[in-house]
Amino acid sequence: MTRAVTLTEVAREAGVSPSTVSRILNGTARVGDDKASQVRRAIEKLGYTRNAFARSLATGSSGIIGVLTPDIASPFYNDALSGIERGLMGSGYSPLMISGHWRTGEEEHAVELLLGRRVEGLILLGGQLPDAEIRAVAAQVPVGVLGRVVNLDAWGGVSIALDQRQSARDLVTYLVGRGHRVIGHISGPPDHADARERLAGYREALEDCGLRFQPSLVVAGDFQELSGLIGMQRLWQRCPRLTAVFCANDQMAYGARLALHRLGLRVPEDLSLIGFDDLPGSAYTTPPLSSVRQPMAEMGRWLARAVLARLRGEAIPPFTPRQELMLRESVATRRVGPDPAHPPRRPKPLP
Amino acid sequence: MTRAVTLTEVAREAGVSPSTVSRILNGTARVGDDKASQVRRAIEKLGYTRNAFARSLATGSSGIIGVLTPDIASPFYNDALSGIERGLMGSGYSPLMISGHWRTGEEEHAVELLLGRRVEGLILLGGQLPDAEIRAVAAQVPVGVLGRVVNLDAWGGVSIALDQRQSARDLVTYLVGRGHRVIGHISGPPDHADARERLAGYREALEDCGLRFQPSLVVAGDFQELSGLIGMQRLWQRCPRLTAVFCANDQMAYGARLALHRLGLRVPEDLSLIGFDDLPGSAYTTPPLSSVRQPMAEMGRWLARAVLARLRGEAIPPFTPRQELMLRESVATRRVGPDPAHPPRRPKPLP
DNA sequence: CTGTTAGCGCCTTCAA
DNA sequence: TTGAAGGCGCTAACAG
Repeated sequence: MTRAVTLTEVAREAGVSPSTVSRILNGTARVGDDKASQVRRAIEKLGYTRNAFARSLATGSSGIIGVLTPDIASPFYNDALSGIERGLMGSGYSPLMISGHWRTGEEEHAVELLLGRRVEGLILLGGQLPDAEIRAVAAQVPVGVLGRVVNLDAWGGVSIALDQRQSARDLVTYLVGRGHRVIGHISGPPDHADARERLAGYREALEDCGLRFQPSLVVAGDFQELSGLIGMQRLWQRCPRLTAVFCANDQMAYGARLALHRLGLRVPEDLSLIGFDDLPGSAYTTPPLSSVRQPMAEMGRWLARAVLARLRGEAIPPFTPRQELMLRESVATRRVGPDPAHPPRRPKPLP
Repeated sequence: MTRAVTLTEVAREAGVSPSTVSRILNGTARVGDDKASQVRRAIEKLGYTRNAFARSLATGSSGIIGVLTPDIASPFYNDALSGIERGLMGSGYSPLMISGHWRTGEEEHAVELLLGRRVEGLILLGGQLPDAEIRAVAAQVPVGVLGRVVNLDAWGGVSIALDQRQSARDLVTYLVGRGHRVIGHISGPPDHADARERLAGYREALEDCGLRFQPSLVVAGDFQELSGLIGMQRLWQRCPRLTAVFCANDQMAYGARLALHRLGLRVPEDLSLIGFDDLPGSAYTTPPLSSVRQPMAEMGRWLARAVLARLRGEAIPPFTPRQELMLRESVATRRVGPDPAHPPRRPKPLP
């Protein structure tokens, strides 16, 4: 409401020059104890807080790392956000987060805004921005990308992503190893890169194991719970011989699980279910859901550190994110008799 | 990497004065079409973005609303964050979010930082800051508080909170109405105001209905899933006559639900379960969880609007948040025979 | 150790 | 319609 107190006012109150106050605030130089305490008293009395803008303008550095997230309320990306927060903690930099709401236009706008605020680094979580635009930004500030492979080497950027396809293969191979032969898939939206990778992994795993890929066993969802529920209903209707379903993410697996509950089918006795992402809640569904964990928090934390390292010209710390199969209780073992027509090929052992 | 382009450089490139460029950027005055297009071309060519700091410094306004959240990754507060985001959208203000991690010290530090960034308004989600400190801040910028009652009238602040106690009463009264007589409670941490309110509501509802409050039927959790699981085990061990349990939040209800699954008890046939908060996932648990919905997103949105209104000296829009009992499938009706010793008093009808 | 001086990039009078 | 000049609050040489 009232105009904020300025450094100059503090200086006047303390009877010293502005530079002295500045020096005390920044510890830039030794200052006499008497003046120092006078200044401190003045600051206290006036309730002074440094104006970060003026400071940034003068020093030429904002102390801000921009973070573009698709959705501030997405359970999936949130872990990455806390990781970033932790990675930045104590560095003197603070994150400025904006959501792009999965829309390219909004994302571009957000990047513009971030650049206008002179962020010194930029972290992108997933997102729809074309690689070319990301590279253009990387030419201006250090960029870190999570969940997407973008070649930024020539621009000094980093990108970190897990092999979605491989994880999907591992998951499906695991199902086959447990004796499942008719495995459905509820996929994500076909225009989503991760969704396509996970579908491809599903398909490859089946073929590796000598099973036929059947398009009718795949229904597309949108990564939300409801679509999992509907997808499961459709799948069951189409093919009651189904013994397992691989959902492209945990949220859809939750929906599928409810559909089964409604159908009076037990998990895993009647049908095995498996998800992807390992959301925090997945350890507490009934039964606890098997899934593959993407270490989002660790990745976010590392990415923040990597961007900081770039900023300070240090070497980027090494890091190999590991996906982890979280095998819980949503998958049952099926005894599978020998089938002369399709002798089950031995699935590859899990790594 | 390279120093950013400045307005002056654009002016030189376009062969006009800086003020002209500024005017075009802001639409502050009519400018000749020829110059305008020249400037536009120069901006394009140089890849110019306005320096928000310099701008803020000159205009004296930052265009930022600070948001202090206990946890950037909390499913509960996240909805409020998206609401705030939506409320601010198109206003020219953007949110700057910081987490306090439930620690008073961090919260104070965050507020300091926010004030240093000259936020023009401040939104507090819950939090531990003492009322006095909030009022001190409110003296400087418009403040909005969500999920906590703080008297800010004299300072021009707003606070919005739901009556946790009443909702808890409604919930428990509902259980009694469905025939439950032995109702347990897994409470939140005793030092958390909401947790205390919900516990008080539980107690009052029991007493209103002529049931005795039994401390042994209450176990304290910490609002996390695991504590719900452990709490449920303990409760069942202590008192197998239990027919319903009221969990102080949904996350603990998830844990409790898993504990019951492990114990081989069915929900709701063997034991009814009810939560609080209505997280997005609660509609998809098995069975779907009855809970009370706090319209966090709407509240966040309104709060953002209210702070904006204050900022512009407009009237604050009216809003009455309504909690809503989300009655789903986790509660069963018990037939209850007449009990001569304790004739069941008729519970108050729900509003 | 401390004060003086000159910007940082932009906006906003005031003249022209 | 346009340009010149001054200042927003702070920092960083440069002299003492």
